[in-house]
Amino acid sequence: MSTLPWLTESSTDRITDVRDTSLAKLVRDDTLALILKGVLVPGQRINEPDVANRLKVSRVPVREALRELESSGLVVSRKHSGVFVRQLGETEIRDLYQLRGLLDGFAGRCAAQLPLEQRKVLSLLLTAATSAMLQAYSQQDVQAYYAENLRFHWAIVQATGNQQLLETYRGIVQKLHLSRLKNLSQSVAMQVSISEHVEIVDALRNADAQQCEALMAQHVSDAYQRLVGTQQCETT
Amino acid sequence: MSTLPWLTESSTDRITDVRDTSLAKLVRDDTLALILKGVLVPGQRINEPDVANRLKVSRVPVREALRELESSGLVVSRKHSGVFVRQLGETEIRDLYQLRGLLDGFAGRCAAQLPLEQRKVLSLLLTAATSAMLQAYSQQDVQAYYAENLRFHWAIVQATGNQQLLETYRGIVQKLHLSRLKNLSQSVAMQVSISEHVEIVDALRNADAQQCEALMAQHVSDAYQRLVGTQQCETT
DNA sequence: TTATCGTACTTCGTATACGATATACTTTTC
DNA sequence: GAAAAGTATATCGTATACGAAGTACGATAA
Repeated sequence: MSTLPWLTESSTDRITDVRDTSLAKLVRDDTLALILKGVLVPGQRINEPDVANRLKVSRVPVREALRELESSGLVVSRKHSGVFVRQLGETEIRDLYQLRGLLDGFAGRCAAQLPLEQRKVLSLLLTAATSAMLQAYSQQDVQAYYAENLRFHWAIVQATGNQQLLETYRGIVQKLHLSRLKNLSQSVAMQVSISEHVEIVDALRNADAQQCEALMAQHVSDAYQRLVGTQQCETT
Repeated sequence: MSTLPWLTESSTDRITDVRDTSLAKLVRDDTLALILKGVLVPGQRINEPDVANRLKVSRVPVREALRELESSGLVVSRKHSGVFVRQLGETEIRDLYQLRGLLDGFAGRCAAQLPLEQRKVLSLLLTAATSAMLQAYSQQDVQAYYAENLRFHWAIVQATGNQQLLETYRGIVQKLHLSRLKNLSQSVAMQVSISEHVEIVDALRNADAQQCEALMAQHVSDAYQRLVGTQQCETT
């Protein structure tokens, strides 16, 4: 049940290099998956020899993998103390949401400016994701809801064709994911979010770039407002 | 003469941890500096034992450093072949410029919305940078020109107070720097760029957020247009 | 000239060892 | 009994050595 395949960079790794990929990258992907799945929670220590033993590799690839994750901002490492899954402060979350809103808005604008054919394909994808969200909502399946929501946004960003944007977006969503595991579901908010999605798809269909950008940005901003509204005192 | 101190993450490293920093980070910063200074040119192979010998460290920290740089997108590593300084394709450059324009625009908007006091301080910084650019232009000092130009943009992004934005911006500028070393100076363009800077500062002084955002975005877009205009056939 | 082969070099991964340091635990002292 | 000091252990950081695997390049043969 590996949900959220978009977040793991290995989705780009084709079937090509199975034996061509380094152990460090395998360790990185494995650990990344553990973090994103919530097996390793923020603040938790990741100990080097454990990972090495579990994956039957030596310490060197593990260290390389952890350095890479550190560079991605998903773990922090204190010297002689170990690496820990990063826990975001409230200002970091605010900054990340702000950035995400900017990128989502930009992606929405670009998507709305695409030729009709691509917009059609995209809107099909988006409506599918939206209805899947609705279904997940009715079943109170938060995991599925979140996954489909991510698919929605991911599809839009991907549609821009800007690979650098996609990479940046991935990094941001990954980091935000760290804090999302704690504050689960606000079922009330789901309906709002879904209706906003519908509006976005409408703007996309109408090729209204300005509107689409504004809606996307507002959508993310709303999500952030809901987030900070529900958990005023979470500063551990 | 370590120009461009903003690009090296160690600028944030205070005097705090002098002995607390790992060798891997030292190697990373050193290699990063070599790349940014152009000592290591795109496409060039980085020899692992060479670096280790030069810095008098073992291979392990070197490998960790290189993996980190790879994660940052500044080098690529082919298994059993080595790591190479990344060379950007034209689409990557286009994408990066597009992203940079977005971020610069956003930063401009945010900066224009700052309280008067901060805007005053910022505009002082910016005018100083601009006049330094003008001086560098008159002396045909491309290095200084570029450094001051970077300082200009960096100051605006920094003024937003969004650390995540700053990190993202750094990554983009670092990558763009890879391609900038080749296509040096178009002295004609400098004047245009400087006058655009003046306009931006004006908009900032007037707290015209919309205008400031538009000017910043256009400024970056112009720079890209100038870039692709001068080197139509650069696909090696 | 072209294709194939073989050698040398480099990287990758592993194993091992040792010093440094932070954390935890124990002991001492007030 | 509580706080401070000292010790112990675990883990990290680094160095070194060795074998495996792959690449690059030149030599050889057709």
